[in-house]
Amino acid sequence: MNDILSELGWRDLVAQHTPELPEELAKGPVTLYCGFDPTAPSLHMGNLAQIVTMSRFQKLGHTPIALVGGATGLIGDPSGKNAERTLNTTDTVMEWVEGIRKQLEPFFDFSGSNACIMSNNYIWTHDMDVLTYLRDIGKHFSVNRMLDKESVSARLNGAGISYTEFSYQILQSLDFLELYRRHGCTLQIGGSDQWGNITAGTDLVRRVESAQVNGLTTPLVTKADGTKFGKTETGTVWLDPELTSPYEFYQFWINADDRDVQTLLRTFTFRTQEELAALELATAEKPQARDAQRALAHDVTTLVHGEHATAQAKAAAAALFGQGELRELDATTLDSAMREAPNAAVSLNGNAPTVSELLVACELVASNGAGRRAIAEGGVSVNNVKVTDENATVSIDDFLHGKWLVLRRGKRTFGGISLIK
RNA sequence: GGCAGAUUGCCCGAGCGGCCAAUGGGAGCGGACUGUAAAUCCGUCGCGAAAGCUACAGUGGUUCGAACCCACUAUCUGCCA
Repeated sequence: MNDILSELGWRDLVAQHTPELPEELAKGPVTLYCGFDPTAPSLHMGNLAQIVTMSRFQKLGHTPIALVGGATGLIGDPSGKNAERTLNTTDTVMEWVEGIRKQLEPFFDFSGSNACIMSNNYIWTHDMDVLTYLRDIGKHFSVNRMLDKESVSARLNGAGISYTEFSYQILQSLDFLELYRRHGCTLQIGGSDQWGNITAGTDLVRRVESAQVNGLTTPLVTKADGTKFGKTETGTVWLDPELTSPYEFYQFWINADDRDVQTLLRTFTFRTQEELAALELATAEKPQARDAQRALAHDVTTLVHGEHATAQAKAAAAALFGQGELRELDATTLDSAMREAPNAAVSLNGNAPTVSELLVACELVASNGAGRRAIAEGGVSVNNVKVTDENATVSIDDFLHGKWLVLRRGKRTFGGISLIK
């Protein structure tokens, strides 16, 4: 049962792999890598799937290399893009590299015989001269084969592709070669959109080093309703708590569709097959309890943000979604819950603001008129008490712990108003 | 390059001189129902408490009065070269 392929197999996490991979893994632990390009200030859900996959390898004794793409991030991967990317400045990319490196660290074990290795492909590319690149690396690539890659051919039939992005697969292949030489890395993993880039790398290592190295891709996570995984109405769900708060992050998982929850559990958690079967049964028997979603949200939020932040997110959710218990909530929990929500600060200098004005202040509605309308529709509550009067105002006594006013619009949209003394 | 037509609110799309803040559909939002779901039904959907204000590509004009008529500009689409 400590066989990584059977582990990934039952979790449905293998899209494709090189035919020689099972044989290689049968010989014992390997060193593998996955690249993370700094295309944004933070990692996101797509990256998390790969991080978790790498972590599964490490837990079973393999050595992971987390490669930050300082160089490839400057070039831009054409995979899955139907138009040329806008190049980010070097300064921006370097800043993101650092942030992403820090973000990756907590997921891996840096001790023991199979300690995780952090690397950056900027190291072996930034001072490579053009002639070396063309003679030593470029010579091994057939343009005919490069054109056949899905990521390139899709663009040739569409918006076109620059020489810069066309060269991306060469850089990624070079990474595999360098990691093979430096660390004996013999496996690259990635999302299924990376298959072309990965096989380009295994080809290069075979030509240059006469060595068989392997690739494995995981399926793209898709959702039953057809919308893109990892996005909410407000945008991408990031791993950085500054960009996506732990509360929002927790809510993202809690709101998973019943139809998707098993896939997500298999992909993003370390729960066993037996545990997942039990949760599947629970979903079927009493879907309203949403035990599977709770387990998912708990596990993934803990993995990414830690125990403490998870407890806070849960407490906040329980308080906000619970009925009428807000006054019993302690100040610390309330405080953190409210910081998660859109909030605004007001001062009560004698004038009592109306509820609709406060709704506008924390951007729960677009205009005062919309706020009054929302109240008239019976969709607004203050501290979990429904507001019935369009002209209702609040007073100092309404602020919980003398500090926060909890506004709710509809069933699950919250906002906070803090009091400036 | 020449001729013809189009441009309406988040999207599609009616309106073609006063009764137009502008029919209808979709999306969104709220309510009922529910599981912080799906489906369904109901309501709502420019700003303003209101008077009123701002809007129908832009600018200017005709008119007591324009989304609607005219001119020019911009963009898009057909047809001819």
